Amino acid sequence: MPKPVSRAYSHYSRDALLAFSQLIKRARIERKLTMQELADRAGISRGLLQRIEKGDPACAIGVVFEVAAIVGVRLFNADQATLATAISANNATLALLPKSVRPSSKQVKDDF
Amino acid sequence: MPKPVSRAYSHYSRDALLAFSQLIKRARIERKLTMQELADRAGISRGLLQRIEKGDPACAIGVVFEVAAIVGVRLFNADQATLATAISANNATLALLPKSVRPSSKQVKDDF
DNA sequence: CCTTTATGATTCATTTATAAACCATTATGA
DNA sequence: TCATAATGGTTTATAAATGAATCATAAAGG
Repeated sequence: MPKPVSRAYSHYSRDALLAFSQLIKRARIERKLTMQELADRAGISRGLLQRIEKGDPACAIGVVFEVAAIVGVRLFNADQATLATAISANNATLALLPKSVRPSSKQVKDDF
Repeated sequence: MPKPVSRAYSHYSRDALLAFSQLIKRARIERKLTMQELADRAGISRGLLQRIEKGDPACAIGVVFEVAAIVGVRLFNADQATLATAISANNATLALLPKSVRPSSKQVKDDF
């Protein structure tokens, strides 16, 4: 079946993505890196980097995270060790949580 | 021309993505949401949500951020107002920075 | 236990992202 | 001011992501 032509994004996720892209662009400029240079280091095309720095939601998340890492923009304000610790902790927590969820009565919990 | 068959990701960006995906899965389970239910709310397929919760780098960043927002996972630990402020501040900063960068002498500044 | 269903994994068709090559514009810095 | 180069925006071909359907497994919860 056909995929939806365009997606709907919440205000929050769009802002989050925009803020993230701005941080990347800012970090690149402050490090005096050309878009071409950064693209080369990330192994992507210059055109893709342009879309990333504009906050295009369709970019692959792995590439965006990679570019961010190259220019020093951190997620969760966490360094390598902190991330590793968080991953382990999350694995432990996930092991305790139920493996599958049975919806009791279609309860909604939207609070954002 | 041909795209690279597979991409190289740094350890940091992979860990960041993995940690992020774990937070999403955890939040979904704690809210007692079925993968199908969450996928429906996000307007995506269940298969794509599976990849997102496994930390697949090829997923579109907009969709991942959207899913995260739905289950309450925040980027940068920032709420809506904080994000908006950050965006404005970044715009102001970017306006002061040079519009284009001239690489003085191929200086490298990798420190991660 | 046993039934029900959520999850995991695979395959296929189709849409879409991406790379590359352009051109135009703009800004840098000499 | 001027020349050079970086950025922005196109277009096109190709590779890849996504949705849908299906099957198998496992786990929830009665």
